[in-house]
Amino acid sequence: MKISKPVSSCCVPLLSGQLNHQEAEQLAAIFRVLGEPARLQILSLIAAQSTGEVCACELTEPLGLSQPTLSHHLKVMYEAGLLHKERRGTWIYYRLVPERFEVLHRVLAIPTRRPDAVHSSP
Amino acid sequence: MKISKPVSSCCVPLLSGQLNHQEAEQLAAIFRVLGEPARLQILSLIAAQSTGEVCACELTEPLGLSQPTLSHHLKVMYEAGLLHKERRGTWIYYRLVPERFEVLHRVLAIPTRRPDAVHSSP
DNA sequence: AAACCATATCGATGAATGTCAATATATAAA
DNA sequence: TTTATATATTGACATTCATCGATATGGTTT
Repeated sequence: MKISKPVSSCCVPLLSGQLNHQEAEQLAAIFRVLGEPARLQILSLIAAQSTGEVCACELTEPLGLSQPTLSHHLKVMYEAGLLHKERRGTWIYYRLVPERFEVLHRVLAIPTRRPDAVHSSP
Repeated sequence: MKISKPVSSCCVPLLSGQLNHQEAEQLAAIFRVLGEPARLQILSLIAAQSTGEVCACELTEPLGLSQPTLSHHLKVMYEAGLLHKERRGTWIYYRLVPERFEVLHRVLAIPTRRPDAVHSSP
């Protein structure tokens, strides 16, 4: 999974303006990361922890995937900036990067009403 | 692009609860649709119109894609429920389906603070 | 009817990528 | 150092899918 540079931190205008090639590619790259059931399950599993984090070793069993596959998905999300990673001894703990989801949340916000420029005709 | 059944209309808990297999697959299917630069550009192009809609014939030039490819992308988004389609004579006009983006917007909302269940230890 | 345009479908091709077995690396403990 | 466990990487394979040329379908006009 090819990960391009992070989307600019504020207000990429998916639903409120035009995207150029580069912006579209960056945004699409993040959505592609989310376009995998296993990864969404990992994310929701992390979010469901009261500690806000999860050890990689706790994932393979509930998801029914091999260890290499899990490792792969975690890497993809880490490189996409969606996950934070912290090693403690032999184990590695992952948590969400809220700012990253904030961006996506904003991107999908539908503008209440577009400032309709004097009803200009095409 | 395989499109599964639409995500339940309210509050799929990506970031606030656990997703089961089916929910994850449905959500991932939508994100997969958004994981394509050309499709994001189409969406933002529609959103940028003061009329809120765009004719399919207006897309091929600004995006630099062939007509069959454009038609393909529109179909994918239409079948994912992201676009509404209306024929007027020879032309077909597309507009966003706001409810659909509302769902995604909510899905990516980060819970302000999870009700921390009495700090139970694992 | 025919001619013309917009859109959709078909078929083929190449690229991206999810998956796992095997193996490597890293850390901790004995 | 050796052993054990957790995580990462490699290599191979199968599947998905974006893309386009060719062609079909649908609507409009003459």
